[in-house]
Amino acid sequence: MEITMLEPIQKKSLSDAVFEQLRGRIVDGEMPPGTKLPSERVLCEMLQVNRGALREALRRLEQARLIRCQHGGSTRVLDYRTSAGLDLLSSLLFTSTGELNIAVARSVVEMRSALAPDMARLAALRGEPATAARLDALVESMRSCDGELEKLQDIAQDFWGELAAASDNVAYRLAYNTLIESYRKFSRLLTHVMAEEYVSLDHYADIADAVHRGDGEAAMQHARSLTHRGGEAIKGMLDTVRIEGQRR
Amino acid sequence: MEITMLEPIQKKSLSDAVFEQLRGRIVDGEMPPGTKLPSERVLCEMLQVNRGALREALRRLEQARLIRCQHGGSTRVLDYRTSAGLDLLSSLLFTSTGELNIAVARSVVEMRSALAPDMARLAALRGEPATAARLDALVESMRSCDGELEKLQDIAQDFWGELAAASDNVAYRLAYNTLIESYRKFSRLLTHVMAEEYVSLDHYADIADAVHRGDGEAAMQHARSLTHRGGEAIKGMLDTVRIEGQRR
DNA sequence: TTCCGCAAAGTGGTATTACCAGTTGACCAT
DNA sequence: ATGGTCAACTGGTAATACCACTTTGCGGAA
Repeated sequence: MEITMLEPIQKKSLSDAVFEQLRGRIVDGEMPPGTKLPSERVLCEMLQVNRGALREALRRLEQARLIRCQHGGSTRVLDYRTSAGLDLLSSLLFTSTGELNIAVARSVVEMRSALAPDMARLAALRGEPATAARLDALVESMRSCDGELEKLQDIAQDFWGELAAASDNVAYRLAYNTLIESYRKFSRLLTHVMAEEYVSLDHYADIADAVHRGDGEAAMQHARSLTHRGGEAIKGMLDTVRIEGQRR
Repeated sequence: MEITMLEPIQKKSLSDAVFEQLRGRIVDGEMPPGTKLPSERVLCEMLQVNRGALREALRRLEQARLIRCQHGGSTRVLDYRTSAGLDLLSSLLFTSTGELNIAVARSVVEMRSALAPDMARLAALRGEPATAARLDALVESMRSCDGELEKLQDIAQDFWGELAAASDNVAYRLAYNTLIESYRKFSRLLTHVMAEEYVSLDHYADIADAVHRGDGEAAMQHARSLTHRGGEAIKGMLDTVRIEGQRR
């Protein structure tokens, strides 16, 4: 029997639950921008939690720029589209009913396609020899996967992570963290669709080779063709899902 | 006398102060990844604040993935390079001594150059006529600035914001919010350097025109040449600043 | 009537205290 | 070596009081 798939159970605190519920109401548009939240005392009563837990959640909502609190005044809902940061992305992926938000998933894929080529370019220009060696090792382990698409997916993500780290660009590294957090949530749905991208192992090898040579333009071009191919396949798939969803 | 430059004073709460101090210690490497924080009771004593304020700050640090708290266990510092999201970017811009972090600023500029062309492309493909009209209006007001570089800067930012909104890509919109928040903090230092980009108003007009025509490739190309030009100028400037800084 | 100023009510911010719940590690029995 | 127990941590929840600030609206002065 296989027991390696066991996952640690996730226990959420009260402030987590409050945060998630309020965040959901806001991003779902149930509480449009400008809405005045009830006072903290009233919210405590409604949510049946103590004020400390509620305030911890409010501070987090404020940091995510979903609300704005004013001492003595009222707490208002902001327009997350114009104020929130990229970190909010992963919480937009699924609707309140638990369905994948296709438009958001497409956004993630598009942004990956926009960033990856430049990450590869900078990695080639600034990466150290050890970087190229690690990329080679990853390509090698991809080659030894043969057929196990999920394994390939995981290694491919590590490959891009290595490029992000080697790009010596902290914005790319942080954006990669945010994107991959979202990407992981729906990438399994696309395992077969991505086959086209993952199977073209030579392209990964080409990128690694370009990093070896310090050839930024070549690394960028190979990364572009790689993400372009996979990106189009994914978007086609997402459109299919969307159409099927509408038929219900 | 000029009084338009007055800015509202920012009043920070206790939890804000605690959050900023701990965040600074972490990103400065003063508390490296894996460091075990003192217990909440001890931290309260050290910081001279009540536990509620401290815990509000800890929740925010946890959300930013700078620390991880465990009920009953200890609170540990994470490696923000591999766990934090893009929202952390703006707090990395300045060192604890208040100096601009050149590498971070360069990262911001590079990411803008990577995203802007695709934002323009998608805006052309998906934008509505009203979008192109607003872009035209912005170009018009840029033309009427003649010479006032700071005004040009502000309008240029609005121009990119309009493209981000029109791209119909929520990841781009959120990333734009995050990037612009960082960018504003040091863009004034580059007002003159950016002159080259801002003065080439025709390029902005070209983008607007491409959006009118729905020509994604043209919009992307014009955006690329625009950000490339400004980006190189900025990076040259930043290198200069860095060298001067080393001479001190 | 109109306007100003001030007090009351309501809001978020801070503080204290107590207790609940989960983790750790030492010790002991098996 | 293994597993259980217990004491001493840790973070999580709770209730309460008060402070600081904003808003409201009443009442008096112009």
